[in-house]
Amino acid sequence: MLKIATWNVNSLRVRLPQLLQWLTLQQPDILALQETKIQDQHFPLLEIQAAGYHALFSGQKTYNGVALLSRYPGFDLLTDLPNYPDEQRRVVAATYEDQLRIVNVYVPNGASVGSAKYEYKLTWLKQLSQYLQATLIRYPRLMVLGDFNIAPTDQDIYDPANWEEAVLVSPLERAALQEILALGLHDTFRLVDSPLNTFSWWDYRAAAFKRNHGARIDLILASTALVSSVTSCIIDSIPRGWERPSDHAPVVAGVQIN
DNA sequence: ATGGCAGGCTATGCCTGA
Repeated sequence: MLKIATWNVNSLRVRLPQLLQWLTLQQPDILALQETKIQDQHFPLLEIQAAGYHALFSGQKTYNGVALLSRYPGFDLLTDLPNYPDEQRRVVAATYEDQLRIVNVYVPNGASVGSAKYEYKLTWLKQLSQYLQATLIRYPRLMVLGDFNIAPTDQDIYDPANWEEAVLVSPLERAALQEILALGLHDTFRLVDSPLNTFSWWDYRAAAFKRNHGARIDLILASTALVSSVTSCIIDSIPRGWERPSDHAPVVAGVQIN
């Protein structure tokens, strides 16, 4: 059984103690991190290695930044979407044992519908879709996970009426996600028994976590070849209640690979 | 209707996040 996880840590520098604590508790085999906000030369590699993990990362100062932690080394590192030059560090992919390809994404937030950042989000998703289409041919065993900044359906946000047409739920970004799913990728949370009102992000403001005013925007997608191997997908909301938490909770999928 | 909290920067308010 492999435990494949994703967590937007909102600053790896600040969240390193919580990350090390969570690694001890959950012992994931592969963990995708987003919003590390740290340049590669400052990545806390020694602390991660001391915890028993390999690391691949693509960071930048202040914003964005992604990393893959793993029990076993990863190969064939990719840190850019092909034919899409972008200074923003939002993707890191690698191959692990049994030809399992892992793509970690930090999808742009989109600011507000119609803004330049929203257009960037849609363009980025289109580029991601093209890349994943090609990747699925080469790697039938594919998992795509990370902060998608999209709540797939109205079930995935606490108050759909209040969010109508806004970023995270707007029709165009949901359509872009559906296009990715239509390639043959499946939201693992919906492959298993999925309780209502389960979210992965809660605003820091207005006691949103306490009131469970959240959204499920952190996803773990599995390719069709892996669907029958997915045994669980849970959102571990406990670290969201720790001291000085990230605003996102980790998501963990169990995959039975023979 | 608005703003609220948190992180990072070279800042001591402003930008970004979602």
